[in-house]
Parts: sequence; C-alpha cells; structure tokens
Amino acid sequence: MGSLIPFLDLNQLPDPPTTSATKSALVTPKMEPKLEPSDEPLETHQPTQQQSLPQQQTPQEPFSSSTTPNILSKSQHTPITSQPSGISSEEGNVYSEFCRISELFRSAFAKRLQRYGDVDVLDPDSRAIVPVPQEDNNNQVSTLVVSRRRPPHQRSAELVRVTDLGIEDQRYFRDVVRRTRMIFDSLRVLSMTEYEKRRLGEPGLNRRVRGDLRAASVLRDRGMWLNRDKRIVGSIPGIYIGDLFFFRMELCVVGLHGQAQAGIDYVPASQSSNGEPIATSIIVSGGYEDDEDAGDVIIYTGQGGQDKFSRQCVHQKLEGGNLALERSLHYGIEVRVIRGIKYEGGLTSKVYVYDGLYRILDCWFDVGKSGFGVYKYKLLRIDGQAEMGSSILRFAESLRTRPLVARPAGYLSLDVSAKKEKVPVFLFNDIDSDQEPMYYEYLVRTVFPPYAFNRTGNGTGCECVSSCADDCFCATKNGGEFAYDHNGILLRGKPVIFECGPFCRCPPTCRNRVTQNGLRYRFEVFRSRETGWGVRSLDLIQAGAFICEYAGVVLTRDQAQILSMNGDTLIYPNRFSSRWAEWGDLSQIFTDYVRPSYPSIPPLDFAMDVSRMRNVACYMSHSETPNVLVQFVLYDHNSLMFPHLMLFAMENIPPLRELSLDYGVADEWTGKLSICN
DNA sequence: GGTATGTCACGTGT
DNA sequence: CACACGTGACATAC
Repeated sequence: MGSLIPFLDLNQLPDPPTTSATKSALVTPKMEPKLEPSDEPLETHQPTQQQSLPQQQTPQEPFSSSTTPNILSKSQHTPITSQPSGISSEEGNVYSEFCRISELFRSAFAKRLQRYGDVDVLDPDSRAIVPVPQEDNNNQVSTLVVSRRRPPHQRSAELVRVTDLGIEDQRYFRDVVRRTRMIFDSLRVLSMTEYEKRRLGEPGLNRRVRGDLRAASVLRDRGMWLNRDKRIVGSIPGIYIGDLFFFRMELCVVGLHGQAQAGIDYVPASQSSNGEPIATSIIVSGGYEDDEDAGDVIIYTGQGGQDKFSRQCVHQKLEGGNLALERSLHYGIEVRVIRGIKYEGGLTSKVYVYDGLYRILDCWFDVGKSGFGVYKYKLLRIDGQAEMGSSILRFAESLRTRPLVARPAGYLSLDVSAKKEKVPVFLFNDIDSDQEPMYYEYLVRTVFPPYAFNRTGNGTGCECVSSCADDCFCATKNGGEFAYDHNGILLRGKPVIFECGPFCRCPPTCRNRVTQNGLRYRFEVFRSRETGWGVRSLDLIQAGAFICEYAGVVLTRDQAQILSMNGDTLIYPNRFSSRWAEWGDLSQIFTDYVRPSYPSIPPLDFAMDVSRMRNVACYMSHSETPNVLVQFVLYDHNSLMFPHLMLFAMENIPPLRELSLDYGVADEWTGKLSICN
C-alpha cells in the first residue's frame, strides 16, 4: 500500500470520537505540523512498506427501467435524483464512488501514520468527502441538467503527497481515472450531438456549444471530479507521465490542474496554515512570450499583466500564482508540469501532456520583451522520472517522417505486412537477436470458414445511396443508432456491431464501415525486456478510435483441439474480457440510463489459429489495465457465431506507448492463457 | 467571525 | 484583433 504523506495540515481536527472497526480511520499527527524551509526537505519521510489495501469493489449498478437520457439542457432546471449525504453508499452511484475513493485515501492515511504511534484517530466522517449537495430531492426526474446556481464548492486546503502506491492501488486509481475520462468524453460528444439535433429543429440556433465545458459541469454537479478532497503535491494517482489530454477542463476533472484557465494552480493564502500560498501545478502553454522551454529546464513567466489580446501591458505583481510559485521555491516543493503543445492529427489542434515533476530553482523579476516587468521562474525537472511525454511526441514525429535517421539501428523490417496494409508496420528490435515476427505470413483479415457465409441469407443490407442515416436499415440492426460518431469514434460498446457490408448500397466511405478500411496508424512491433514482443503506435490514438482487427484463421472446436495438441498457438475469442460493456456506459450519470436491447450473440465457440499467419494485433501484450478493448463486429456475413474481433482504444494512447489487451483468464479448453508470442 | 454574494483574473475552443 | 464561457480566489456585505 502506498502512503499519503501529509506535510501541511491546515485544519485543527476535532477530537476523536469512537471509530467502528469496519471503518478506516483518518489519523493525523499530534504535533503542530510546520512548513520547513527548503534546506530541510519535506521528503524525509520514508515510504511505507508495501501493504495491500482491501479493495472495495464497485457496487454493480442495476440498470433501472425507464426512458433514455434526456437532453443536456441548461435552461431547464430539473433536479436530478440525488443521494442525500449520509446515506449508505450502496444507494447512489456517485456517492458510493466518492465514499470508495475517500475511504481508500483515509485507509492510506491510517496505514501511513500508524507507524508513528503518536497520532490521534479521528472519526472518518469528520473528513468524509461529500458530493456536491443537490438542491432538491425530487426523485421523479432524472433529466441531465447543469444546475444554474452552484453550491459553493470549497477545494480542500489539506496538502498531501502520494508516494509508493502498490501495484493494486496503481491499477485501481488508473481505472478510476480512465472511467472518469471516458464519461467526460461520452458527455462531451453527447452534448454536441444533442446540439446538432436541436439545431435541425431550430435553424436559427447558432450558438456554439462547448461540449468540454458542459461535460465538466455535469461531472462537477455530480461530484465526480477527482482529487478534490485533498490538495495533492506531486504526482496524481492514476495519471502517468506522458498521458494526453485534449481539453483543459479534463485536467480539472482528474485533478491534475484545478484552474480552468489560469496556468498556475495553488493553495490560496487564505486557506493555508501559515497564510502563504503554495503552488502545485503549472501549464506551459506558450501563451507568454518570455517563456523559454528547453525541456528539462524551463524559464516560466508568471501570470498577469496582459491585456485581452495577450500582450504584456503592465508590470506583473508578486501575488496569486506568482507568489505561490515563489513560496514553493522557498519551501522546496515540487510542481507538476503540463505542457500544452500544438499537435496535428489529434481531436483538437493542441494537446496537453503531463510531463512530470519539476523543482523550482530560482525566481526573479525581469524586464520582459514587452518592456514590462515579469516574474520569471527557473524550473528543473526532477531526475529519475519516466521520459517526458512531450519529447516522446517529438521523437515519434521524427520516426514517422525519417525513421532510419532518427533511429539508425534496430529495424528488422520497414513493413512486416509487405504492403498488405495501407500503412507500413515496422519491426524493431534493439535489445536482442530475436527476429521471430519475420517468419510469419502477414494476414490482414480473419479467415472464416466458408459455411459462415452460407448459413444465413446473405442479401440483407441497406439501400442508402449516398450516406446512411439514423433510420437506415443497418442502424436499425444496431438498435436504432450507429455505433460510431462521424469521426469513426466508438460511442458505445455493444455485444456485436453490425456494419454496412457488401450487401449494402452505400459507398465505402459510409460512416458505418469504420473497421473495414484497414490500418490508419503506423504501428511498430517491437522487442521489450518486460513484455517480449509488443506493439506501439507512432501516431497518437484517440480514445474510442479503431485500431485494427485481431486476425487469424478461424477453427471449430474440434479442429482447435487437434491443433492445440500440436502446440500450435490459438486464440480463444470468448476469453477476452468484455471491456466493451463499460465503454460509453453512462449509468453513473443518468439514473434512468438503460442498456438498450441490443442484439446479443451466443457464446463464441471458435478458436483462431495464429501459428502460421497473423497480423500486428497478435503481438499485443496482456494487461489487466489494458488500453485496448475487443469489440465484435459483423459486416461481410451474417453468422453471429463468427464475428470479427475488432480492437478499439480505451483511452488516448500516446505515441510509442505499448498497446495492451485483456486476454482474460486461463482458457477453459486448454487451461492455457491465450496469448501468442 | 463566519457565511453569502459579487467581482475579477485567468485563457480556451470554436 | 470575435466571442462566450467556468472556475477559483478574493473582496465586500451582512
């Protein structure tokens, strides 16, 4: 178990009431905590030994039966059904989620501090995280709205540092972050879709919607922003260096940077125990002409003094974020650095990259290029961290354009697909002499047995000539909606997706043919010391984007049993974990969110042979926190027994980060884990 | 002295 | 040199 190290306790905590044995306790040192100057660094605490924290499982939320979610209307003020604070956590999704997280944090606290012995044990409820109170408790409605009048929402002033999380906790927090971001993205897209629909009815409607802002507001009203109960200095649990964000508000939602616009986030002086503000994170966005970004070393300009056209027009003052940075320098407190960089090929023209922790070395008042005074801060990246996301982005860029110049040694092949894919698939190994992937024939698509095509009537397709719409026959097969948005992003996972196919009249550019158009990203099969052969992309992959098919030769159960005795490598599609089920699931937001009656498929009873012919997917590694999911898709035949295995991104995957799949547990047929390598 | 309310600074995404 | 927007910190009012 990791430790949460409080090093600045800003509130006097009440006396300990009795604590029940079932509750974890929040403990705090008896002595008055003090800020120590930088020559006595705060990190003198030793990390705790690894302890496993009992993990509470997410309560399974039953799907209530009611209507589909309503519009994301802001004008309508209809309160959602809410969970009054203090009610048992089994009842409400949001509330239980909060309790779970806060409980984890409290347990971590207790574990950490018990080592000191000299502590007070406090009633956990005294510091319980409570979701933002809903204004009303009218249970009959569940329209998604953003409340017009926000209850005052105090951010915590309690500074903590989270270190040495155990593997279980890392996995847990990663999952919380991933789910929250997925909900953010679903809401963002939903908000824009609703707007487009409304605009069809009201042509005069011309006000642009900001889906990102709306999504953040909805999550905030539901109390689903992460890490609001503590001010975390240092890294945020569940967020890795190199993680990518397309929207500024997303940084707020996950707690990486709590300011919607300002580049410096800090604990305000008014809340700080000694009346001094402390900086926790900054965003280097290129908005200040006096910034100098050399990667490991940054000369960062303070905030303020600009007019509305971002020109310096007055001197900056040592207040707010500027003062906070100066105080952080004084106390030797590290700050998180997020870079906003231009990047084409993403969802927006800019991405935010978490680049890790920096220490502030120096601070001075200088005359900027404009002639006005600005505060400058010299920051140095702390050693021993993973490589910076922003430099990986740059490196990937050079690999895309001139691979052999950027990396002269290590390429075994510049296209293992031998031009069978639209884009080359690189093969790279710079650590040993293994050349295994060279010896397989590259297979672009899964080979199905002929009778998969004969079994059912084939001629069922749509008659759309130009483009398919929501009332098209193929949309009906998918429960009256397409599975993808107009950019080919998977909106919601389903047991099976019916794409338009050879029996449809629509063109190949139809939006319902996402998985039929081959590779879009440049992949690299690479050799790794940890995972053997693995796969990574040279391009940024947006969450929900189609990656590739998992291709092989389909075998019946009997055939598979014979071949597996030969030691051939087989894949069992029914063993992949059903990650599609959580993709696009908004039941945490809409209390009346129902799982539509999608057509389901019978349990899959086939295996795939990848022992002679395989594609790039076969080299993907297994992970219990995968970044790729399997979605079954049908298009070229109608046999539900034999769907294609299509892979989609579960999160924004930065270039050169390894792709991973949850292959599931040991297979029931053979007892072997279905991974080839 | 605490809470409620108002004002402002802070860039962003389109 | 367009425009609307959300948040948090802080000032002010009570």
